[in-house]
Amino acid sequence: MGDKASNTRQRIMSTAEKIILQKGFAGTSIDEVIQHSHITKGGFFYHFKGKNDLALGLLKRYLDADDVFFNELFGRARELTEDPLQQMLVFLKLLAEAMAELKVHHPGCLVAAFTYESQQFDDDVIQMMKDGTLSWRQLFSEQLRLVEEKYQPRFETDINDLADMLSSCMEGGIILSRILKSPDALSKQVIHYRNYIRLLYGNE
Amino acid sequence: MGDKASNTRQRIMSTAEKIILQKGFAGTSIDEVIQHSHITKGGFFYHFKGKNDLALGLLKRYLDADDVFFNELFGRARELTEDPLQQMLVFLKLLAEAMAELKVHHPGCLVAAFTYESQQFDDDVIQMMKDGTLSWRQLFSEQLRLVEEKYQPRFETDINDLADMLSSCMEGGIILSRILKSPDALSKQVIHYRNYIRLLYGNE
DNA sequence: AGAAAAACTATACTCACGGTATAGTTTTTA
DNA sequence: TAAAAACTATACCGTGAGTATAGTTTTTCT
Repeated sequence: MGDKASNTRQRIMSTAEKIILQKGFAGTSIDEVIQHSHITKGGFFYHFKGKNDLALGLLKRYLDADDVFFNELFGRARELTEDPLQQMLVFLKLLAEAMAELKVHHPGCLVAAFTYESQQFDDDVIQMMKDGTLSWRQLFSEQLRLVEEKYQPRFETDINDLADMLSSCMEGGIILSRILKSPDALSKQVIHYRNYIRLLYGNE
Repeated sequence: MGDKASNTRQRIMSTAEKIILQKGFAGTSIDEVIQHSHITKGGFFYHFKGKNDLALGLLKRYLDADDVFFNELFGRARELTEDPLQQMLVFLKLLAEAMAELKVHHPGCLVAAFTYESQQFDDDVIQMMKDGTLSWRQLFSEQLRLVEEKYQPRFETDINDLADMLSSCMEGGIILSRILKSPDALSKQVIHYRNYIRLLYGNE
């Protein structure tokens, strides 16, 4: 695929993602997407087999970008400190800061958006949502496992559930920030999660 | 409105809610709702002005039921203990138990479902979503304020954000439990929130 | 430079859905 | 038992989603 095609494809996806996060997947018409992408219907179907294929492409792109983003933050955290607990806390602080920098509220999470329309999608989309969620769990729990090698938790804790809690807080925080139109709701949730980690493993 | 009409209205709403939580609002057609409600299109429009009116009715019913549910749990918690912190912890334990009793995953939260389709709705629906979310905050933060009168938090804490965190954990927990098809994910998130409260205010 | 492949445009068609309207029928209530 | 409430049955319209196909421009490769 050449540069031009790739650019067009990206443009279509960016447009579609914005609209979908506001109107839902079923509520977003292909007509609307192509109008705002300055392309014709034929052009759209050159790039995507149909709406489900678009969903698949969007989801893949979203999860890949998310993966890069989280790994970057973890990378910076590991540069800054050697202690696994401090790494986790630095990571969470950086995450909270990044979320606070969004001047408007977070645009939304595609996985969450699709969850409440799951019956619209083929199995491959559903599977990718599941895989993406599990990869978040994997990423966070890896670090938490390192923490547990060195620190004793104040309560007996399932690492996977604790890793999932960060996803929960973010998904919930995004929803709250959108409903309440308060851009800082999300970063405050991350900070609370961070405080929980501090209390659970720290010796303060 | 007589009993029969009320029953029919409730039947339509229950059917609609189930479908909407699976397919999204835009993805749910009135035709499908009336088929599964054993009613005709005329009958539907006798009860609801249109689709937005249905959304409004669903949301109101959902929020009212939620309010009753939470207040019941708080009531029981206050019967069982006098200490505000213990009341909060008992409440959260009862909440976690109730969520664990769902043999399948939680059917879903209408507010969250509508959030990712918010541009589909009239202002009255959006306003009701906001009011509902704020009433949850109100309910939880009231109890947390009582806790703070007696106990010192380990970190400086904004009560409203901490109250919102329970909503976040539940919204996020519902999403996770649906994606991962693991019914117990939600109750585990509530338990983690409870542990956070224990660590934050308890003297253990 | 020119052919082949890629990246599109233009157009048209079908079907489902939301919403409306109207006339008639059954059930409940006063 | 009459009026009001709660429906059924049917038909219609405009919009738009999704699909298909044939033709045209642009890029790429040799």
